[in-house]
Formats: sequence, C-alpha cells, structure tokens
Amino acid sequence: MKNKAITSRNEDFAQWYTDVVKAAKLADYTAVKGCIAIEPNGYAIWEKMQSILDNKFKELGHVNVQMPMLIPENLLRKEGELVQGFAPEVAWVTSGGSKLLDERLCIRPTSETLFCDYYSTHVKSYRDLPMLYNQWCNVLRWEKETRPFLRSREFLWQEGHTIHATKEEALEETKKIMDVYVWFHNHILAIPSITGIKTNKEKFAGAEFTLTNEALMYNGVCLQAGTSHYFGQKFSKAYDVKFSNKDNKEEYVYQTSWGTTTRMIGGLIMVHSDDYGLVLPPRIAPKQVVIIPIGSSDKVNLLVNDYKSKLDEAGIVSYVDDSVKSPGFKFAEAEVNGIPIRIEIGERDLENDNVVFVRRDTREKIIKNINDLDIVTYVKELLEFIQNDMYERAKKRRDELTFEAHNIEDFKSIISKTPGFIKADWCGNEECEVKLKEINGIKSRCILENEKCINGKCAICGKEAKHLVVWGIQY
RNA sequence: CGGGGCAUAGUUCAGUUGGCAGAACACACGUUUUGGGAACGCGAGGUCACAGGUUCAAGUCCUGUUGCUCCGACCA
Repeated sequence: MKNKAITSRNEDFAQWYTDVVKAAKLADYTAVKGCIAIEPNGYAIWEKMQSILDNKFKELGHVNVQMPMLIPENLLRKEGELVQGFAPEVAWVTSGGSKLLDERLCIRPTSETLFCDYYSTHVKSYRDLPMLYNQWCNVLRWEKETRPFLRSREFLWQEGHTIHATKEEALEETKKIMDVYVWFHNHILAIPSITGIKTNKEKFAGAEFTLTNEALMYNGVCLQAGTSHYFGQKFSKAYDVKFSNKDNKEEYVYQTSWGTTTRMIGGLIMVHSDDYGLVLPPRIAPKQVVIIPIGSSDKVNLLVNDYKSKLDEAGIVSYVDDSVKSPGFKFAEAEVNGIPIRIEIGERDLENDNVVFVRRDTREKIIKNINDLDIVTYVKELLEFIQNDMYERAKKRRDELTFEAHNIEDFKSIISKTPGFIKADWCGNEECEVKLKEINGIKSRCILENEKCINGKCAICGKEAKHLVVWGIQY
C-alpha cells in the first residue's frame, strides 16, 4: 500500500520531494526561513558522507582546519570577481553587543578570502608547499527561494582550499579532487553523473576554470553535485600570497578550491526514492538492515539474536525493531526510512524453516531456507547487488533522458516533455548562452572536452561550433 | 524583489446567518492483540498568528502588521 503521507512522484514531483523529506524524518522547517533542522535520520546520512569523503581527502594528504564564520568587509572586497558573484546573497553583521561596528562583518558564503588571508602570513618558502587544507562547516547565502537540502540559506559543506608551488601541481589537484567526487557519486551514492568544465558564464566567481560533476534527477532536472576550481594566481595576487622559490625568487602561489554539500542528500532522494518513501543505496545507508521479529516466541528471539550478532561481527549495520508497534507498522516505517534490506522473522515461516528478506529498492520478497543460509554472506551479496542494481537503474534513466539538439526548436520540444541532459554544439559565444536561457530557462551544464561536436554547427546561432556542451534545467 | 495561497490542539483540517472551541491522526493510561501503518475503553491537550476596530456578543465582519508556503527572476 502506498504511503498516505506521500504525494505520488508522477503527480507532483516538488510536493513528493517535500513529503519524502518529512515522512522519512530527514529534515523539517524551523522558525528561521530557509534554515532547516536536519533531523537524526538526515544527519546520519551526512555523517556517513562526511566520513567517506574525509577518509579519501586524508588519504590524499589533506588536513582539516576551521576558519572564522565572519569575514571583515575589506577582506571580502579584495578580489573583485568573487565579491561581484557573492555580494547579492551575503548577510552582514553590523553590531556587536550594543555597539555598532566600525567595519561590518559578512557571514561566510564561502571561505576563499579567509584561507588566502591565513596563507599570506604562513607561507614563506617552497618548502612549506603544498598546503592542503579542508574545512567542514556551515555557510550562509541569502537565497530568495529555498527548499530543504536543495537550496537552504544555511547549508553544511566541505570546502577544500589548497596552495601549490607550481601550476602543474595545482592543475593536478583540481583534477584529482574531481576524480574523488566522481567516484563518490558513482560508487557510493549510485548516482551516475557527467563531468566537464563550466563555461565562463557559469564558472565560480574568480576561478580560471571550474570542473563540475552534474547529476540528473528522476524528473529530468540537473543538479550540480561537486565542483573543483582552479584559481591559478588570481587570488594569490589579490591577497598577496607569496613564497620564495628554489631560485630564491618571490612567486605567487597557485591555488585550488573544491566543495560538496548537504544538497547531495536531496540528490539521493530525487534520483532513487519512490512513492513509498526514501530509498538509499546500501553504501550510504546509515542503517543497512532491519530485523523485524513477528510475535515473540523463543524460537523467533533465538534466530533474531543469532542473526543480529553475526551481522554485527561482520560490520554490517543492522538493528532489531522490537518496539511494541504492529508488524505492519514496522514494515511501513522501515520502508519510508529507506532501510535497504528488511528481514522478517515470524513463527509462520519458521515452521517451514523459512525466513523472508525484502529489498527496499524493488520491494521484492525473497524467501530463503534457514538451513541453506549463511546469513552474513547472503546479506553482503544482497547489499552489493542492490547497490549495483540501483546504479544501473539510475544510469538507464539518465540515458533515456539524454538528448541531442541541433537547433532551438529541438530544445523547445525536448523541454516540453521531461527534460534531461541535452547535448548540443556551441560556438563558444556567451550571447548564445544568454539567448537560450531567455527563451526557455535552459543553462549550460558543462563542456564535454573529450567528445566531438555533433555536426560542427552551434545549435543556437548556426555558426561554427567549438565545443560539445551539455545543457539543462537546473535546481 | 514581483504574483498567488495559507494562518484554529503536536499534525492535517472542519467550524453554517456573528451566539458554549470541534474531528481525525498523533500522544498518555488500561485490556486484548501482533504476517502490510491493530481493536475497544479512558484521558490530557487551545492567547483561534499579532494589533486595532464594529457589535450586547468576533475564530467568523472591517483595517493594518507579521510569519509560512507555492510560482517566477538570483543561486551549491
């Protein structure tokens, strides 16, 4: 039976999304507009994302730090493009206690400026480089329209800021991190994505270029999932971050920054979940298995405890739902919360030495004979299978929603249905980007550097094309 | 910042011509239950968003304010 609290996905996608967030108790609205309360179920997903990424960053030599939440106005204004990019959406602190401040402080929308300021006094020699810093923190951007996880004013993220002695090293870092994001999205979140470079119009304010990983939601809307920026010496010149190189010559550092956010929780929902609630890929699910005893005979309890302790030992995260609720309630709750595997153990099946497994993603019931079953091996295999199956399904959906456009009419007809990734040739001229956006709100997602143009003609103006670009409607 | 909608119990809402503040779900307690959101009984829960006005009488009518939400433009 469909969950009564959840609007059907095909009926109203936006409402369905909000309903899943609330029904699965991931987050809720608060007294502050645009700032959500991330509830235990939602925060557990974020913690798992953090731990996986954090380990990866550390393997690559990064260390964590914490910078202030407030940025003095003059510091923010040193790099012109960054200020222009973020000025419309920063919040200001203008007084402390009862005293008006001489210089107002901005609440960080991103921390390039603070890292640069720090680096400027802490780098002396090429021997100090590279400095590979990352911070997990919250930032604030005064968005006008807000939605839980996808666009909140305050959000949690990770921002890496690195400085290097050479251009080559910084370029390599930019790419290396993008590889981490791609791996994370594909392998952990089971979200197939495309990777490319942002156009000048869409790149990060102040960056020389931005690498981006773009995901496609079930409804065909694009989501920018992770970005990695190469700054060259732009910021180091603005903030005077210099070092002495091997020839004892003063030189500006080469810099990168990169980040991913709690928005990906929203992405997980919009790629995988359904009308019954949340669906999580096993590798990111905070709880992978739920065991639901039905009735409470000794025989039932014995098997429940046996399975639970074996799963614990194998490092599979499971829990037993032995609350006083009815079995039906527990099934429904496990379902709405997206627990990948449900094990039902009741008297009726035990009579035939059977035990029931239910996959959350497909809701398929699998009956196994207890005597032929090695619980740990089976659950491990099933988790692995679900992970891959979910990825393949998401990939199929993405491929179905990947189109080619040869002219503006093509764009129009594609987005009149379910949109998606729209591949089209582009002349490289910003005017064409602007024109397309004005006509139907389509923006460039990224340039596919390694793919050839379709027919060599810009789909918007018809002139000679320079790049194959993926276009789409974005969150 | 423009355009809609909403505001009454924890939640979703009903509340007639202005006349005792209501239901369902959730919650507490009790009993019986337990294979897809259990049944019955009993109970607690309210500054009707805020301010002002009309009236013998306002949740209801009038004026203003605030908050939330949806749709656009801005954006991870």
